Amino acid sequence: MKTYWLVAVNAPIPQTLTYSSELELRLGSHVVVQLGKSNRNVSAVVIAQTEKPDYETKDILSKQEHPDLSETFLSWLQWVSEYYKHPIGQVMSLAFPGLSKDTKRLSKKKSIIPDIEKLPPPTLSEIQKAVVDNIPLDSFQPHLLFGVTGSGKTEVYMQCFDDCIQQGKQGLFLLPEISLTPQLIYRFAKRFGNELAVIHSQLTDRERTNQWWRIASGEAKILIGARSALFCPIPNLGLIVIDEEHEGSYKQEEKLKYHARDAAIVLAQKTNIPIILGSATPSLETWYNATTGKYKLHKLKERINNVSLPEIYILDLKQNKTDDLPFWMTPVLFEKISDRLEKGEQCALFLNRRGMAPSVVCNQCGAKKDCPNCAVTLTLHSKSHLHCHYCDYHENYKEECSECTVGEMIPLGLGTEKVEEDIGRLFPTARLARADRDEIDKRENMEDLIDDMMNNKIDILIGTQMIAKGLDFPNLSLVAIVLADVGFNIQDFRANERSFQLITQVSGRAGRHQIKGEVILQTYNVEHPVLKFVESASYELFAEQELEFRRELFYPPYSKLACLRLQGLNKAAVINLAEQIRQFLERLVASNPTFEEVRILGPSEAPLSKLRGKFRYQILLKASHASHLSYLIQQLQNQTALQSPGTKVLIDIDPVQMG
DNA sequence: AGCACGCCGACT
DNA sequence: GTCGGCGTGCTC
Repeated sequence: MKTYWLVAVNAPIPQTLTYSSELELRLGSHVVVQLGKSNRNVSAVVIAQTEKPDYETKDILSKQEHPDLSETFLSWLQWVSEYYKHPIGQVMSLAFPGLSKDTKRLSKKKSIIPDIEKLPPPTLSEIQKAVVDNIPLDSFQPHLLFGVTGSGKTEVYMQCFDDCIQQGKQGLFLLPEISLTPQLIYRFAKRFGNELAVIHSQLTDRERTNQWWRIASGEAKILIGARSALFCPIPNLGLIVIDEEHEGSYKQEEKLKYHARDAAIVLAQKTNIPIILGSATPSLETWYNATTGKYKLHKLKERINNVSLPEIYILDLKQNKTDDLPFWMTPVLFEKISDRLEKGEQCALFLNRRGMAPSVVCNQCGAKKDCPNCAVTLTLHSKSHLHCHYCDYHENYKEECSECTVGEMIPLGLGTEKVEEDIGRLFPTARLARADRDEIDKRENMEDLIDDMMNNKIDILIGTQMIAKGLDFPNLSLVAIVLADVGFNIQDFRANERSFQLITQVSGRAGRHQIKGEVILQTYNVEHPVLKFVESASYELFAEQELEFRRELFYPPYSKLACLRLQGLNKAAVINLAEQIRQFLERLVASNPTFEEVRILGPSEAPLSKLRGKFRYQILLKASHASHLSYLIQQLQNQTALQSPGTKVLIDIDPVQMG
């Protein structure tokens, strides 16, 4: 008996296609079909049964070995596709591993999960216990666990997962890739043993496939992973935890531009289970929901073991100049570093910019060195070559100016390499290490560096983003934010929020144990609005003020955003298409009073107006409801006339990186 | 995304 | 003439 099915094929096709079959199929079955005129086999997911259509159909070739997706999960995948405007078959394909099931050959490589004895759970504090008791596992509810670093959030998560397993269910624990360290996995392995599965980007296809089966078969109970783990079908999901929920890396910036936190909340809702968001510096969207009662708010106010928060000193780089110190070092910082070296304690210098200097300028004619492919200046590295940080362009550095041939190209500004060089001169006996993408290219390098810090083989650590998060060194008592202004200058409505979060995170590295921690923050802009909140470590006051700005300017959480990004080699064609799209949207908005509140901003040059040779423009849409944006963009996508060869239109719903 | 189809320029 | 360049459009 032939049956007919709507099938989502793994190809960039917006609709489903109809295939026929004699096989026994169900909704959510993973199958293989032929697509197009040649013998091209692609995987696909069965979404619905249908009537025999009035055109010829092809037969489904075979059913794959994977268990059928549940109706709940299938419906969530469809939501993801519709909400983020991504082809349904490509979304569905993310739910399955790339390889076929292991042929029971035991791998010689060491296993992903450390093979260690389970330890009994630690005793929770009264406050922690109260939080666990206030997170019932029986129905949908988002919870915000708001607590400073070191306040014991992880113990709360683990207890909730434990309770979840006791009820015979499984759990999902998402973290930003960067926090998914071997130490963290080890901690979970001590609690959950081989009931743990792990999925992150460092795994090989084989390893990822094996972990997928352990969860999909129900053998493993807890899946811990980076954002992509959200697409792993968990048959008996009972709890989701999103740690560091404010992290921008939960948003995927290419292909399917989904936000793992937001999509996870929808999954929890459809599955009717609780979801816990954890952060010391919640995103303002989450904070707004927690303070208006949509999410339940749980506060963990104090650090455990009576460890106090570090003291923060804000220093003005304009006023604290000395001729014998580099421009970026105040005498106070010099004193504090000397003091730590004497005491045998460690320092970390944080600067969110790598290289020797972010640009070079001719001292005669003022010419700069720009990347030929991107709208950015080239960064000087090792005083020998100029690099573009956005494409792979590089050239040798010559002191002589290529424009006027008389001037000299002078390095301008500051990067981690320069900091390392200056520190080496000022403290010749100190043992230095630098942690940035030029120095640490592999995971092993980072692990070695962590070991060296732990074993006190490093006195001064200099680094970027890389050292801002998750690290915990008992002997680190001084953290310096060398130039807080990097980040203040970004023109983006979330710039303040990100600065506050980053400074708080970096500060949190200091004095996490017995030694009292101190933080030196240097800036040319001591009046900057976020600094007074940073100084008093008062997230709640910061959030209150920042939310007021957001309300006045109709930005999230008071509005929803979508960004249409246009790029192509022909600048005029890009501008032309952008203008046509704007006019189309304007007419559409004007045609219906429902869209009265919709704002169309631009087209304007993207913050990175040229990238890899492509000119970039963007249109920003603001609306009071996501559904309004969804409708407008759907109409735009249906307009086949609004296309231009060589110009791509990328749709970003709830954009995080406005570039 | 692939892959075929088709409509032009360069070449044996 | 015909080989092949890649712009255009479809996939049940």
